[in-house]
Amino acid sequence: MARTPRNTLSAELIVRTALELMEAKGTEQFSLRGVAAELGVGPMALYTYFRNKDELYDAVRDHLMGLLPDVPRDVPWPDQVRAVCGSLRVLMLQHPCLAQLLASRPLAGHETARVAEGLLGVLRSAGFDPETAARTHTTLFTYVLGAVTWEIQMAAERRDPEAWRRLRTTMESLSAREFPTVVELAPELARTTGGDEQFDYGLDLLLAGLRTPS
Amino acid sequence: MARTPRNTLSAELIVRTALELMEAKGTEQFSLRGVAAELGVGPMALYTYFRNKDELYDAVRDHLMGLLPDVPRDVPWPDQVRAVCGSLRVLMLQHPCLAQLLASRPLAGHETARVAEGLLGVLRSAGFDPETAARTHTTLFTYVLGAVTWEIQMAAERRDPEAWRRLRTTMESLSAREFPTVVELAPELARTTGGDEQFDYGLDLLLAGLRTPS
DNA sequence: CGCCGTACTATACACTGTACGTTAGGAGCA
DNA sequence: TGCTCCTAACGTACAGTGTATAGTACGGCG
Repeated sequence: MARTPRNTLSAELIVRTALELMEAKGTEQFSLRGVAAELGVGPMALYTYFRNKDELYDAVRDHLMGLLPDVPRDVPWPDQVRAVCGSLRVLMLQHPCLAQLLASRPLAGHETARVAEGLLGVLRSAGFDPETAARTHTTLFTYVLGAVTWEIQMAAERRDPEAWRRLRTTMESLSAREFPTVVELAPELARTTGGDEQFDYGLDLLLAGLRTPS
Repeated sequence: MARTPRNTLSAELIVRTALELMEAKGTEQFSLRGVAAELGVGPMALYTYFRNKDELYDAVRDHLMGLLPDVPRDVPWPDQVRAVCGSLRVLMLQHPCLAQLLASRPLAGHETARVAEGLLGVLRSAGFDPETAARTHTTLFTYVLGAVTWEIQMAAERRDPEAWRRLRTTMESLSAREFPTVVELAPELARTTGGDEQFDYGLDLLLAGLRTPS
């Protein structure tokens, strides 16, 4: 009979389903039981492929990192850096769960190493010494992580009418005497939060600080 | 009798207890029921002061932001920026839960506004126009958020022997043919992850990109 | 005194991750 | 063909979560 058919599951299928659910219902609402139900399977079936929830998270993160394109060749190295950081940002915006996965688990896995290899290769080829290349790699990565995390956060806030209204009213309740600059710059702060321009502004600051060695 | 004494609770007491538990047992293990138990009170008692868990998170975040010192005066503005970012970093390292609180909830609240006022004031006084000041503020904030989030993450990884061993072995299992640069720079990557130097390196890159207007 | 609002309790529900023990399908071999 | 073993998936169970709902007792007010 068709009950308990073997080999209907696989690590890849579980990862894809998990990713779907994370994007559909948000990382907070995501649960192993939800994945199992979606697959028409008992909750414990997943433990054949992953030792626990964190291991599934790792697999999802690495799967997402695998979607990043390779570094473009035949353009100046600053544009290569911009391409790497930009495509990571786009991927994080398309899959908001990636931001949380990157922030709460170490960088490990094959695809993650591939991405690091790309950026580190660019920096080494540009002439940076090993230590500077490593430092710059970490700086760029953490900048993207923070900037896009914040961007996602603010976008979510804007989407939720309740939260957005609350944010506006608390903003407006701030005393102009106590916080003159915040009140004065409120429009700019609201306008410049998120978006390509804000991201590029910070990235260009970093690149402007970098000088090609000798 | 002493049962059900009134007014033993207060929002402030709950926030302080919540903060203690978050630091003692980690943000993941933190629970409302744990706070209630610590206070010797039923779980629902907290709902008199906070509508839900997220509101308590907000209160804890604002409480922590209140610990930040004011911006030092009578030093050049780049040093003022360094001071603001540096003390935010120190606070996040002392209270790791702050990183997660900042990453997952909007900036709202009195103390949070105070901090924003400080940094924005520095930038405006330095002569930046409103839009540039706002963009720079966001850039600096998100850099600190990403950099310290990553620093905390890696420090936690190092502390957990199991995770650290796993990270090292997966690192070593990477093919030197497929990922030559990662393998070559592994020592530098391990050494430059976290620490004052790494943080200052990125912050100085940003400051170097900033030019005092006119 | 009597009343009421407020601070707290008790109970309950739906849900989580996962430890443990069981069962059944297919592969390999006699 | 029949037997055995391995393992994928199952079912049950447990300790824990946030919070909705309803109830209770205290303190201050008329």
